[in-house]
Amino acid sequence: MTRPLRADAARNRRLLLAAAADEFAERGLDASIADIARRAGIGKGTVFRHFATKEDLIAAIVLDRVEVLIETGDHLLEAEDSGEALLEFLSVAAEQRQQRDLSFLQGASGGNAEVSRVQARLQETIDALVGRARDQGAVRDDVTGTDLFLLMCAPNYVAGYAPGAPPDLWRRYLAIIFDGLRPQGAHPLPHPAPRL
Amino acid sequence: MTRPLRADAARNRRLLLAAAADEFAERGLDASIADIARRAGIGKGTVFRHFATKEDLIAAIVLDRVEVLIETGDHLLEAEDSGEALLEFLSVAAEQRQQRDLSFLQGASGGNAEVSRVQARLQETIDALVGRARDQGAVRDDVTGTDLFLLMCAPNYVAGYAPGAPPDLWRRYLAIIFDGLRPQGAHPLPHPAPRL
Amino acid sequence: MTRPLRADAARNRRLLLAAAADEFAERGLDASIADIARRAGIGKGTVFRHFATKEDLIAAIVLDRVEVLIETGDHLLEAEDSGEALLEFLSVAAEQRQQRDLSFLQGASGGNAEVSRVQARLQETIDALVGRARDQGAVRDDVTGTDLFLLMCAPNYVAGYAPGAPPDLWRRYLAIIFDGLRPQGAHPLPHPAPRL
Amino acid sequence: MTRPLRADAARNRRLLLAAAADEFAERGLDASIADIARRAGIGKGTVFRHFATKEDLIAAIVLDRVEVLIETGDHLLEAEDSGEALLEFLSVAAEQRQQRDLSFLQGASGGNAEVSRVQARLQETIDALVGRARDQGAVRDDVTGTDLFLLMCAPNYVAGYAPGAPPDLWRRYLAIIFDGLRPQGAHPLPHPAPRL
DNA sequence: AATGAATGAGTCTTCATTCAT
DNA sequence: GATGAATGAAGACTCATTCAT
Repeated sequence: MTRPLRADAARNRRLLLAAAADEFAERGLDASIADIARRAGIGKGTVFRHFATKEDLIAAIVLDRVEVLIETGDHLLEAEDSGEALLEFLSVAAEQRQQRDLSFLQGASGGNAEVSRVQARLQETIDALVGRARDQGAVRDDVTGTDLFLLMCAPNYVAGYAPGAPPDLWRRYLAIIFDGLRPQGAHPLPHPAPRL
Repeated sequence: MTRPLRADAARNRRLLLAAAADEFAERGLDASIADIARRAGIGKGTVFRHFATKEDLIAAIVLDRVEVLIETGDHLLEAEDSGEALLEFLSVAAEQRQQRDLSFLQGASGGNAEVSRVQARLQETIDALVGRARDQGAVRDDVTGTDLFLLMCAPNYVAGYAPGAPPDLWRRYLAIIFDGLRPQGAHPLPHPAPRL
Repeated sequence: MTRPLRADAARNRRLLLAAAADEFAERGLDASIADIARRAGIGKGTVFRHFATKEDLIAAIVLDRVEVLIETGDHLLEAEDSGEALLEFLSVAAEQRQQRDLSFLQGASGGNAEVSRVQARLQETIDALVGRARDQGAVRDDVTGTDLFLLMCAPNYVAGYAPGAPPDLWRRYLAIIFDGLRPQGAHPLPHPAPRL
Repeated sequence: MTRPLRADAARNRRLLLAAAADEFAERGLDASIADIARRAGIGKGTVFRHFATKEDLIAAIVLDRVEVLIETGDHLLEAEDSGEALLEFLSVAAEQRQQRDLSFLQGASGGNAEVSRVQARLQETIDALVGRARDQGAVRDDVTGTDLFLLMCAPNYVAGYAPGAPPDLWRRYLAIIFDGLRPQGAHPLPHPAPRL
């Protein structure tokens, strides 16, 4: 169904996705296709040749990112220290969004079937990571994979409100949140974990 | 500078702000002025009589909210248990945004001088709250008022990604984050706290 | 539901409909809203304030025309000579389209419920006109209202292909077609009349 | 001027013209080159190798059709019954357009010199057919070849407005119009016949 | 010679903002 | 003071046409 792209088309596709990610990061979802095209150094029409719709473009970005995370997570399932593994996973997730928070894109591609499927797949991976960590006592008992799925983007979000801050300020907030996930000194949680 | 409004104008202003908050909560920043006006039951032109600009309207909402928070925080400075006080403050902040995350509005009114001034004032209040809690050993040593300013919106943000969840799911994530702020089992933080 | 328009808005609406009719007549359905607006001397946005959609604009034009025809037809039902009445009706119909054929608009607004309703109403009027004429022997036996509904636009269509011709050249072709509708020298028709 | 095409090129040209005719018939003049190419099973670029311009493609289709008509007409000049011959000619013309009205294409290729030339040639043929029929008293005195040139497409046009109708409904309207062309019961015509 | 990727002008439509009533 | 009509800039998207492969 998806035949290999011509060399130049593949290059354009890459340029386009990169430019779009940058532009969305800087301007949010309202970034215009025209600006993205200009940034990628290609024509407006070319954007639509690659992605029939702005939503499709967004979905493609999200897909890219989610797939990388799945792979990362699956690798980390084999690490010795399950607590470290989970922390590492969250770090990779945050690093991905380092430029600026792109998590809102996730919401934007809600309708997209493929995105939903891959997100479910990511959820499974996270469930496994959290399960192991919980079993080994690396994270508190009452925390679930869904919780982590939701918390995943928080460090970038928090750091994003500090304008001139170093780009990896998120590490500070990931550390705080992760301390909140440890069993030591955990207070009971209101509300059960949600289901998605 | 601000002369008293005529009674009906004051009423309209209140209706307008409420409608705008609702509409922004439901639709995000792209909520249209026309829809807000309709929701408030007033004419589009009247919106602009009250706020010269969409940005000004947003700023007014933010201002309202920030002012409430300042007042809340100032009150809580006199509470006995400084840890409880800080937690309560964060709860009030989250409750305010309960309907849906409105924190993005904060970003949108970045340029507004008045907002900046009031935010600085809020920062001071939070600094004081955190200072007391730190002094009493209720929160870890290495956490600052700025950190809390930034973390303040995280619980809503996190909960916001769970679609059908109960409206106060944020409580769960506030509890986790707050546990991460406690001295027990705290691991040292990378990066110093940022300055705004 | 439809409250009276403000004086200037009503004027603009009239200008707009006239300009749109002209522009569609000259350029066909592809006439651009921008050109129509320019021709009407109003802003592009104003077009959309009056008609939410290009299709709605087209429907409004068709509606206008069809309603006039219904009224004309209903009047003519009371004329003495039913043959003359039918001919007169067709003349008015053609005159309406004199500038250039606008009948294609009819097709374009197919989906519009109101247009459909009014067209059905027009059909009834034509049925009545034809029925009387047939009863009085002014038109041949085997011709129906539906036939006339369909034939109605033909004179303009035919004349439209003669570039520099006088604007009411349609009269010539209406005369020919009308002679074909008379009982004298009528040959039997293949195919029964269609139903719409 | 027109050198012989390579075998495959000739085949492509034929496929292309057929696909274009179908597509125009179904979608009207706005049929896109991309769709036509897809339908023909060839690349978009190939369309432009054959016809430099969309207009040229349209002109080619019109040319094809007009040439067939000329040939048909010339044959029919030798038929015994000149009235039957004329009716037959009109029937062939209508049959050609049976799928859906393609007469609009005629208008679209107005500027094309070759089309104009061939249309003039067709006009002559029709003049001759009508001349004979008039001389033999098969059609009324006051009708000219130009009239018939113009009336030629009317039957399809009329039938085209009846959605679910049988494809050769045009026969009914051709019969009516042709009855209008007969000498019996003819009323004098307003306007002289136009000249093209 | 064929292909389909790239292009940008042009289309409809939305919306903050201004202004006449 | 309130209203909503008017405006035009800006956005997503389409498509004939050009050009590298």
